[in-house]
Amino acid sequence: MGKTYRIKDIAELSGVSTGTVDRILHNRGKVSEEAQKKVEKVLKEIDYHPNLIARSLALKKKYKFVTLIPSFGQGEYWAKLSEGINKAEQELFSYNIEVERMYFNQYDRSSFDNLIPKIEEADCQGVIIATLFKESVIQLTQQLDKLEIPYVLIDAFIENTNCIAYYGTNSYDSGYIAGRLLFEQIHPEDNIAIFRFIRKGDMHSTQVMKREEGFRDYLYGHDFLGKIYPVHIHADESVENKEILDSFFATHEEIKAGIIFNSRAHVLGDYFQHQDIDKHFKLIGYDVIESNLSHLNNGYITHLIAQRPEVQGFNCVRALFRHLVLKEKVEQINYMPIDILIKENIKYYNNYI
Amino acid sequence: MGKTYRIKDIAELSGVSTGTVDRILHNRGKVSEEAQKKVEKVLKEIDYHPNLIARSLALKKKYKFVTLIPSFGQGEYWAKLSEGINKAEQELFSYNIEVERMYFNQYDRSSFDNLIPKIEEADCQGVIIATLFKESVIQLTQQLDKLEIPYVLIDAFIENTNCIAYYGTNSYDSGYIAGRLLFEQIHPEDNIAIFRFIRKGDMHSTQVMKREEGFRDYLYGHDFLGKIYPVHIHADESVENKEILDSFFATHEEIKAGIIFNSRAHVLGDYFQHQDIDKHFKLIGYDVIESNLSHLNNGYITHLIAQRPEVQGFNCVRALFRHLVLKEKVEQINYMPIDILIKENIKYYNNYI
DNA sequence: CTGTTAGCGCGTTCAC
DNA sequence: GTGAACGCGCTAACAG
Repeated sequence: MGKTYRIKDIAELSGVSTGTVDRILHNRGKVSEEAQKKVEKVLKEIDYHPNLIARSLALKKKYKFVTLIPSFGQGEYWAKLSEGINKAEQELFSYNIEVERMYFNQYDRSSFDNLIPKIEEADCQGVIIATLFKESVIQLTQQLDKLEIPYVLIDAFIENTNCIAYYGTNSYDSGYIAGRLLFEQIHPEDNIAIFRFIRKGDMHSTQVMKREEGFRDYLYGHDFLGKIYPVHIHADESVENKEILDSFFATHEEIKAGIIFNSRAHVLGDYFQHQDIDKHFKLIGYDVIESNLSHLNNGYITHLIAQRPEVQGFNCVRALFRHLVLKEKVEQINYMPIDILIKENIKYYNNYI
Repeated sequence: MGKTYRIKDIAELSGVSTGTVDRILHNRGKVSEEAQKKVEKVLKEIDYHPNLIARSLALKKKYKFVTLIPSFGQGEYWAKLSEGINKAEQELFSYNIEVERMYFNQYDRSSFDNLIPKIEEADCQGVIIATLFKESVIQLTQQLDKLEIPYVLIDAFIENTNCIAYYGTNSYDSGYIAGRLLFEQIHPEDNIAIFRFIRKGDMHSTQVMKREEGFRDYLYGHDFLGKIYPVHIHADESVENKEILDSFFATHEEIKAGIIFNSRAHVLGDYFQHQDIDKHFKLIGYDVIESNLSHLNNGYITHLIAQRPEVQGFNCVRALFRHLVLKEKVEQINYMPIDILIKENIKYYNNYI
């Protein structure tokens, strides 16, 4: 019944040696037709599953994966994702898998481009790429295709690549959901503010743009009668921001709902808290990062939309592992769940892997 | 640097044999104080991580885990959980881990009790127990304690057991969250129906009771001014249910919000769909099971609250694995995230493990 | 108390 | 084209 067959058993059953069985299993040729047939017959009968533990011990092969993600500060989005990578690395330690981390500046494309040649030098078996800079990523993937190094994409999906797997959320839909969550909290004729963070040299990330698109589509598809006011905020200069926000709210006292399509909702939360503005402002943000958390708890943020970054990081490494070591087929496109977090369920959002 | 030490290296470094090192690593005694000290010194210096692959290969130990969960039909809650167990079993196959499944009738305590003696016979190394029948579970766990067989609890936490791990949600809080989700959709003075499913011989599950408690606490803590009407429905007899619901809605036309604290919200969905009742009734239910899904999509259910059953099943098996094979310390109490599902995010809720 | 050694299942020489 | 033999790192039995 539950008998597991060893390669030795197969050899005995088919009257050849273990070496021959091995050659057939991995079709490295140099086998007589006769032996081939005998072994194949046995294989079909017994449903052979190799012992992966033994295999990996025997192979003694080192795997090196390289990750290309933005550098991060403590508690930030990419830090969460990195934790998932750490966890996977730890778990796969005994399989001789090592992860080399390369970081780029998420606001500076050239910092990404500079890393590209380093990947070739790294002599690795797999790469994990955060797809912030689409054109650069395409260039890199073409290079990897040539080198026959498998890669996994994370963040936004890019078509026409041969990535073995992609992990991320559907940005449009996550914006659409944000639309519903905000619209439920206001009256149809209320106005809404979209706070956009601008950095010098920053093209708007496609993810943020797609989210906004989904958000607007929800509203205009559901008898929203108000107006949407974009407010442009500098990502770095907090002093200037205060002025911008002060003047915006001075002229738009009626606005009591807003949204931010990246993880910086806490900037608004900080502002409201400082201004001692009452908590009737409805603010929706993205990503469960430390600085957003307290504002969700104290009420300055009503909803956070999240995408299990640790799970994503974990799965990226696992995808390479499964592809290379276990030789399993990995699902290519993996949209992560879009999680809705409120004050009441946030404390359980540990994203247990 | 990245050098990994073998047990043989430790032996050389400390001037003893591998046997001695092994005895110290697993403290099976019979080691001189001198050797002990020398080896311990080296161990501290090198931060030794055993190669688990090699260990498990050498041990060649068979592990048998027994699961005690309710029997289920396709697409039901326990089916999802079972999928997670399958997945874990598959993944741990090479570690010689085998899972034996025992099923009981979730509405018949004696069917659970009958299984208890079978567990001893099974000669297993670990047990996973769905805690539907508290008293019976306590009895079982005491027996397992005597036999020194580790066990994992799932569903509801039971205090005063020595379980190595528990996976489940905080029922009270998940009811509390349901309270918020429903209350946001109605006016403070609106009335609410709680549909309770009754089975012959069925004591209300503690989970369902706790959820209702949390639900009520939310409402009464947030200036809810309406009334709550419990409606008792038979779990099996659909004909009779129609009458009950007909008469209830005939006398309570004003009620346009309701909740069901187990996974049977689809029963109400079916009823509404049949009656061609307009979709302004706000209904909240639990668990992403197939029959609830369509009603979430067609609007008869507005929210589902879910708890990642596949992840739970997966983690239960992994907990035993980590405890027994990896000898890792496993977190004892693991509250799962409380997920909020709406029409717009349900399609991504695949609970990727 | 200690060191040596034979496996665990698989991959890979290296003679035949 | 084939098979015997060794080694991956670790465990445990056994001889000293």
